Amino acid sequence: MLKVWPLGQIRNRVPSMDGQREKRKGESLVPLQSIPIKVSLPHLKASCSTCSLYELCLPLGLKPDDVDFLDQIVNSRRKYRRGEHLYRAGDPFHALFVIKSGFFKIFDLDAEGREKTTGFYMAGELLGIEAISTNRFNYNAVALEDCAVCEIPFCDLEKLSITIPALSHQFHRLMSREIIAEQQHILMLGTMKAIQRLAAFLLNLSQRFGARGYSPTHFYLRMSREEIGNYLGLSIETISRLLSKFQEEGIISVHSRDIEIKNLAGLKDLVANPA
Amino acid sequence: MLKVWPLGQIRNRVPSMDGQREKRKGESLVPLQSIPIKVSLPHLKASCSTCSLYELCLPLGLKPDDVDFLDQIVNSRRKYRRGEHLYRAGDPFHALFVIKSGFFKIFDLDAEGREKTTGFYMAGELLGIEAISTNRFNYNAVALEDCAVCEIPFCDLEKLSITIPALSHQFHRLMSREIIAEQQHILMLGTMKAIQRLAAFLLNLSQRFGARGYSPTHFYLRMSREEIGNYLGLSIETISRLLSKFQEEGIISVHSRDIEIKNLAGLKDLVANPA
DNA sequence: CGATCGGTTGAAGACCTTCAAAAGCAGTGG
DNA sequence: CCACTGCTTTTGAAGGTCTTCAACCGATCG
Repeated sequence: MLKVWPLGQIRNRVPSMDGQREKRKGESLVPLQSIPIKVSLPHLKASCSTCSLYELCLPLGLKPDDVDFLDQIVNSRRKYRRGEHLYRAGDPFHALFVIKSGFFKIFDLDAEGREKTTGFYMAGELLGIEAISTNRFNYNAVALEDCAVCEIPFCDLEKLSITIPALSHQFHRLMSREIIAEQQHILMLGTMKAIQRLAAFLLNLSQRFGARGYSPTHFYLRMSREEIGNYLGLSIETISRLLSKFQEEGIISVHSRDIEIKNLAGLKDLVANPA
Repeated sequence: MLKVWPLGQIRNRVPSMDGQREKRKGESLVPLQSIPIKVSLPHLKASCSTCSLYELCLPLGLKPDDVDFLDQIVNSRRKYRRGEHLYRAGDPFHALFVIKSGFFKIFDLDAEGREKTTGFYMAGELLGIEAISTNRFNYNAVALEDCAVCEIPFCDLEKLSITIPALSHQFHRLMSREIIAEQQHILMLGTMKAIQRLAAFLLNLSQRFGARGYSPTHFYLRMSREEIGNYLGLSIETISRLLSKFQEEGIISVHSRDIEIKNLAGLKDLVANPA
């Protein structure tokens, strides 16, 4: 039921973010700054070949020379501050985006202007593919913390794919991965009770943080309770109550948006047996 | 909130199926035989160039010569009888499938063996793309009526895409279209009440039948109440009750799996204002 | 300081599910 | 032709899950 990351572990593990999240009295609970991932040095030059997200991203399977060609079409200098839009529904589509660091949410706005969060995306994940068929973005993407993003002009990507079959193949794999993730979201919304959904959601985050070299048991939620509820098809109160319940049962420890999973097996068991 | 078909209408409209669905006393309510669509003659030879699904499918945007190349890799002779599996979860992935005629459901089996329907697919729709990233099918596909299917070996498609950029582009559009459809399913499951979901489901079928030249207001449900409920995240009883309610209100007329939409605007209004 | 925002907690109630029973329809065999 | 069986669908009643409404807390900010 969880988002699958069938790719291997990241080659160059980065330090766990745990140290950054020690709770200090009076600490401002503003979301983390974009967490530097290995190559995010101040004088950063676009370079897929040295990017630690290599195995989660488009260059996987490419020969070094081909990665250089990819580098030439990627504009990786874009930064977005918390709250900034990466794109809005209706914007013309020119480029795909890969998150280099940070956290985005994707949401729809209904006729009454209510937000409906359909996804959360983190480093190495591809944004905007749903716009290919319509030539416009269909949803909104907003940074939940300061983010660095690689922009990949889509027509360049298609052209380059012609000369680099491995790039084409990896792009197809990434789109396919997105479809699997969405089908699992559908299964979650269609079959699971509130307890299972929230447990599955935490496990999904855990796995994705783990796959990026961060602690899978101790992380900071970039999204509000409202956004979680929205994403899981539940009310904000239900999310709050369940987090409290999980804490009472000793499965997690919650301090505002700081989450520590104390009993990973117990959390997995909740998905299977909501009791 | 509905599945979008941003492509144009089918060029060669085919006769409405209404005539076939006149309710006669004692009529067997076995699902319709695969409905012949223009070129489905007995001595059918694989030919994308003469297929009426042209604009819904991979050949869209290709030059005639390129369509011929596509024809050469497509095996379009495959037939599936009602209840037959097109593929099963875990099967190795070699080819994508496009439905030529008929109706498939996609479902997952949970640990206890319960089915969970995640999608219904009809003519012109692409099946199996979620398997690209894992090299195995992740779900099961079963024919809900007798079906004809085009099989497209995936490595051939990737190879051909290199020489035909328009084919590559159209393939990307189809994958993107699938992602949009799934995001709309997510929105439906995450935000809508039972009434809205069923109304949206009927409207979605209506639109898809309409886009294929069939009557958008009078069609035959290929799936059971259980499969509908499963797909919409609702119980079979709720589906039954709501269909009865819609009929009482004069919005639709239901006879077993035969559905006539009497008030399309009313149905749309139910999605917006579940009342 | 008061206002606001995000989060927590309690109580009431809506919505949908589950349980249960019966009806409708199809297929089989006497 | 009818009785019997099995399956799907319908309908009613009871019950559970989750939402909504409301109050409150703590932190932040002008």
